[in-house]
Amino acid sequence: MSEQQVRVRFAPSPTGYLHVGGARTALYCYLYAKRHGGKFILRIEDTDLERSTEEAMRMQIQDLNWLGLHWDEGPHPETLKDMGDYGPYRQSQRKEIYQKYADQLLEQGDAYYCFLSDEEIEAQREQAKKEKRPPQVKSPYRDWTVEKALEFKKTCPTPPVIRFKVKDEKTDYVLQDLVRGDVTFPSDMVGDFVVIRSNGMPVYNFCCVVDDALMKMTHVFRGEDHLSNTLRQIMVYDALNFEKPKFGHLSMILGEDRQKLSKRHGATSVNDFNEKGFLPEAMNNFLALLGWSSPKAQEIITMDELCEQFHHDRLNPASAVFDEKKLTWVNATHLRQLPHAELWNRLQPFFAKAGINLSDDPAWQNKALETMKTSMETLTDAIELFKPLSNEPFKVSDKAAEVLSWETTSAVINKWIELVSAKNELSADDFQEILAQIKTECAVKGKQLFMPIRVAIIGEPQGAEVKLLVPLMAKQELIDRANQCLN
RNA sequence: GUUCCCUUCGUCUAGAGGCCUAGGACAUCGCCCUUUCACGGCGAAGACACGGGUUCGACUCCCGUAGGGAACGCCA
Repeated sequence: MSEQQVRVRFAPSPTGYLHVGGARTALYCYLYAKRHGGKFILRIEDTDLERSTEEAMRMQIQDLNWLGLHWDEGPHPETLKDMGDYGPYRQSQRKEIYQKYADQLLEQGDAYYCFLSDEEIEAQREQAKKEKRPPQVKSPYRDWTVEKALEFKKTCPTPPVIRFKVKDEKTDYVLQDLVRGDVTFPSDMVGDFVVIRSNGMPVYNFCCVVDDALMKMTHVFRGEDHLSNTLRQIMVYDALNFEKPKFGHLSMILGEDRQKLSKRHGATSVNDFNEKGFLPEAMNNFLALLGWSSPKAQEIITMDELCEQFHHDRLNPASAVFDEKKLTWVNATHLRQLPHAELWNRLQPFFAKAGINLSDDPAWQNKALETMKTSMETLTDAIELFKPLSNEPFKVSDKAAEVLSWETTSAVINKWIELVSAKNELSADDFQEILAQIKTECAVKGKQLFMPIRVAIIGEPQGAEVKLLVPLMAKQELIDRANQCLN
């Protein structure tokens, strides 16, 4: 109807790292905004004072940045200062705003002060459970006037909460979900729920509505676990006479055992994958395909293509299992497509961490990557691959012992040393020539020929193609290594 | 317990009543390339949860059943 600008937000609560489920939600929000020329907003839902930390917020911001999901409004990624016209963007800084709307609710008779203690509520729950009723709170303070409650508050030792008063008459609420179609909730599905805690902080279902309305969100994409919360939120929207955004509830991401993905499934945070040598473009690619499919049936897809093609009508309502094998393949494919100079840059932190020093000649780097990248799936794979080329002391691996014990091995290696010494420089062709010579002069072939040579070069019986590796190495280094194998 | 959601190869998915002998991708297996391993190429195997309708015709629509999941907090 209206030509209003699309505004989509990602609203994590800073209670830990950004996990892959959150990352996917953020990605979809981002893509939706980009696709429609809208704004992507980051809002921090830190109303849970106990669990929210500044550190976790920084971690999540960092992860979002790593993924390249840049927001138009929200805390500045460096300074954390608010950017945008609808701040503050941290809920902990919006207390007065929530209080104002809670007061409005109170005034309208849509909410009331409730003095029920934890024990009383617990008792009610027990009772409800016994009677097999939904465990909903029935507050005796429900019909008190605000004045009466305020008067009582003075004498009451524990501060009250503010509860939303769910209408008595039962009606059906229909949510037109972007992912699931029409979803009908009976209003008696929920009891009177808390909107403001006794410590004055608002509760998710309340501040989420106030913020989404005030921040002019047009679309809300979030996890399926929020689906049933939406009923409460709709009630708040209606009571406050706010315009509702369109909702889309995304499926869950599961582990291989089809349980909700959690820490016991291994790596689940975006940062874990960063550290394991996955590329952000691969992460986005894989995550996008978990619950969404490209209309062009692309499996390998760039961020730009994603922005172009993303549409909510291809979002899958069924939950999806996170398959790290496929992620690895996606990663390997992206990695091999990277320009070598860029790949080299991405590798630097991993080399540094592993203490590997390599030539800074770009031509050498390019040649080396050409050779190595077909055996790399993740950035960390480069560590083992490049070790033989670093200026670390040469070591013969245990796996190579068998090769060295072969009868013909020492003759082969001696011949190798002899022939290499006769050359100035070794090209791939020279290497092939030498190999052929050894083959005839030592009368060996196949494994007996190839593996000793490989061990003499990299100290391992298996690895990258040696004919490409050799040109990357200095002649004297080759000789030294071969000699070491003979001792 | 109540309410809501979900259900196509092992996994991610395509599929909007006849284009389906159910397509693709990952993984698996085989062959080719390769004097190793990868990369690459080719190929094989592998699924509509079940039962009823509706229809000339159902993977597609409806209703049940089963299984899975979520929510029912002063967590988000």
